[in-house]
Amino acid sequence: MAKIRDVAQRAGVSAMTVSRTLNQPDRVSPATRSRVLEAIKDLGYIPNAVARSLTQGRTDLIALVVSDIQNPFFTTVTRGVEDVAQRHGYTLMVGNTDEQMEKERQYLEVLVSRHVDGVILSTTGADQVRLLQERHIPVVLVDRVIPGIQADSVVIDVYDGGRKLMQHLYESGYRDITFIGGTPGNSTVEARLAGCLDGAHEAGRSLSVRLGRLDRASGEATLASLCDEGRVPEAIVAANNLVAVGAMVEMRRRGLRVPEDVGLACFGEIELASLLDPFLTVVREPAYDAGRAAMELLHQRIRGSTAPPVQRVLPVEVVVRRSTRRP
Amino acid sequence: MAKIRDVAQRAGVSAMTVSRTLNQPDRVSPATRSRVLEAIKDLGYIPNAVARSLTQGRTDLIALVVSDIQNPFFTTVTRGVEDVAQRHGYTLMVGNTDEQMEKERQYLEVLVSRHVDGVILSTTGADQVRLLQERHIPVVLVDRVIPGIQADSVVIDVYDGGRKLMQHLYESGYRDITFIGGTPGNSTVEARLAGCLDGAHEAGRSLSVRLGRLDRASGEATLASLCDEGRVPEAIVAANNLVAVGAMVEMRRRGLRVPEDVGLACFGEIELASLLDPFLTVVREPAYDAGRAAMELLHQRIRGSTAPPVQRVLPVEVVVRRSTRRP
DNA sequence: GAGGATGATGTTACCGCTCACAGTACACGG
DNA sequence: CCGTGTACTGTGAGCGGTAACATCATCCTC
Repeated sequence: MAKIRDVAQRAGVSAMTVSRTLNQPDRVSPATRSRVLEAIKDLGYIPNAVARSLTQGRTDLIALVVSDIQNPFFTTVTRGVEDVAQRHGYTLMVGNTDEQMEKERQYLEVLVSRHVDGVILSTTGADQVRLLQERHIPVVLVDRVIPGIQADSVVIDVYDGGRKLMQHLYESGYRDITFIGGTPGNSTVEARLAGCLDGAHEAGRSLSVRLGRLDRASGEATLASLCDEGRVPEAIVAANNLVAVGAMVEMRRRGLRVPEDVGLACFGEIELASLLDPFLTVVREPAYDAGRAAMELLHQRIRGSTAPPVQRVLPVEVVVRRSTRRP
Repeated sequence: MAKIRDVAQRAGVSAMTVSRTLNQPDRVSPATRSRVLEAIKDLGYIPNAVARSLTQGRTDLIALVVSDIQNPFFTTVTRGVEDVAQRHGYTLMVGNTDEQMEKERQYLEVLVSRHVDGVILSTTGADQVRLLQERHIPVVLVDRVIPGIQADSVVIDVYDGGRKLMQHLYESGYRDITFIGGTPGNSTVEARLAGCLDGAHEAGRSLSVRLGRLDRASGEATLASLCDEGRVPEAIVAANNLVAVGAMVEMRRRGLRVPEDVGLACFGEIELASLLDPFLTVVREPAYDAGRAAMELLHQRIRGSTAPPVQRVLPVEVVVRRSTRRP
């Protein structure tokens, strides 16, 4: 493995000149430069980024921390982040926390020790984020914000989405509606719910709410209990796509049809499913753009921006499909 | 940012003793050890992994390189890889290549310079892989293999899947079948096709083939041309899920119904879609297990295994659903 | 009680690169 | 001809750890 001194020796210069050739080419005479470049090529020299990081104090590494990259929303966010990261010369690391504080804490500690240049987070743990901020590691929050934490963030206007979705449901003739799933204390869940509640309020109606978690199992469980209690509503709004899928699975299991027996809508698109069969009415969230925006904000910070924290709010769109077509 | 010498000073010992306390605790007397640990806690010291990497020659960093992490197959692979990576103390980096050789080459060069401990690849470029191997960076191939490259690999028995899928189609009464999409030269595409061709052969039938790429657009385009030429078959086998989705989109656009007018099946599950509505017949590939297995193999290599390259073959399952229910 | 093993800790150098500073050579103005 | 730029290149130190070796009590053993 050729190192910089090998190149230097072969080119008959000092290591510093090789370094300059790579990092500040115009501070090296053309003749020397080409000699050095040739030596680099001959030896197949690739600079050691680890060593460079040690002196420069930066790693060009950024991390994305989400609950579960398999959640299509985060998959798409990831793609947005990676595209922009790559363009700016960063390498992206990813970690799943599965909503477990401890996993999150550990992971963030690893990121500190690795001296990542910045972190994009979608989590709930305020303490963990402080760990990063105390170490002056730029942080951008995406999708969720954390009370008491000052940081750039990219959120999605799910409140608006909730209102509009409710409007749509009322216009379609649904009256008895239940909101299911979602963790209390999660900012985006709260905004979704608030939007729905306000939508109901504006229509002079009440909304039934049954929180849970944000995974498929929660959707199944909630629907099972609704059925068991004989409280199946006319329409269901699921806190996210996984919950909706869970609800759907349980309904199918019990012979309930959508939309014939129950209307169903949720927050978050399910990309391929919606293409395969545009069935489910959703509040479409611009996940890719959120990822891009988050990475751009992070880049600004890493470059040293000291502007006050920015909150970027991305608009949503209610996509009406068959699942809320009242029979 | 506290460094090891700060801790040492505070604990009244040398830096080396602090290092030992962390890495080989039993070589330090209990009294000193607890003094050091306290100093660490007081200062909130977190070791600098960059510096450690420089001396130890390892980074505990591994990378996953795929064409597109948004492809549900790779998303799931990623999750499998990350779970195992985290368990073994590695941090995972991900990169998308979009099937572009140049992007792939660049990314792998970055990985070399970052001195990652290992790489899991699903790509086609032999030269790029050699770059890694020359540098003695362990490589595991997943899903695709590359002719002429000796490396551990995890593949999926899509040949078998192809045969079984064809059997199912024939049993269902389909006769005129077209295989669409997929890049020539891609090992897994070739195996899929080979399986289908052999399945056709065994049934004494012919299979029409129209290759393309592995993305949605390719599915749309291929279907469009089939329609325009008036060669819409009785059933379509798509090389992967994206192609199938593209085909579906185009068929819907043209008023063709599945399965009433055309049967449709593909390789690769579309997780949430299949739960939302179990519609599409697929050859289910164990993506999560593939990711796990790949990471385990990589871990072995990183630990120094010099066993000959292993090829792990994972079985598939044909999941029959409505899209191939002949009217 | 001398010689040697053992355990705890310290010293030094180095991983590969770059920063700050230090030459060196040549050009130009007065 | 000297002083002062300007352009290029080199030297030495250090980033924050750790390997290898050195040191120094302490404790046996005979």
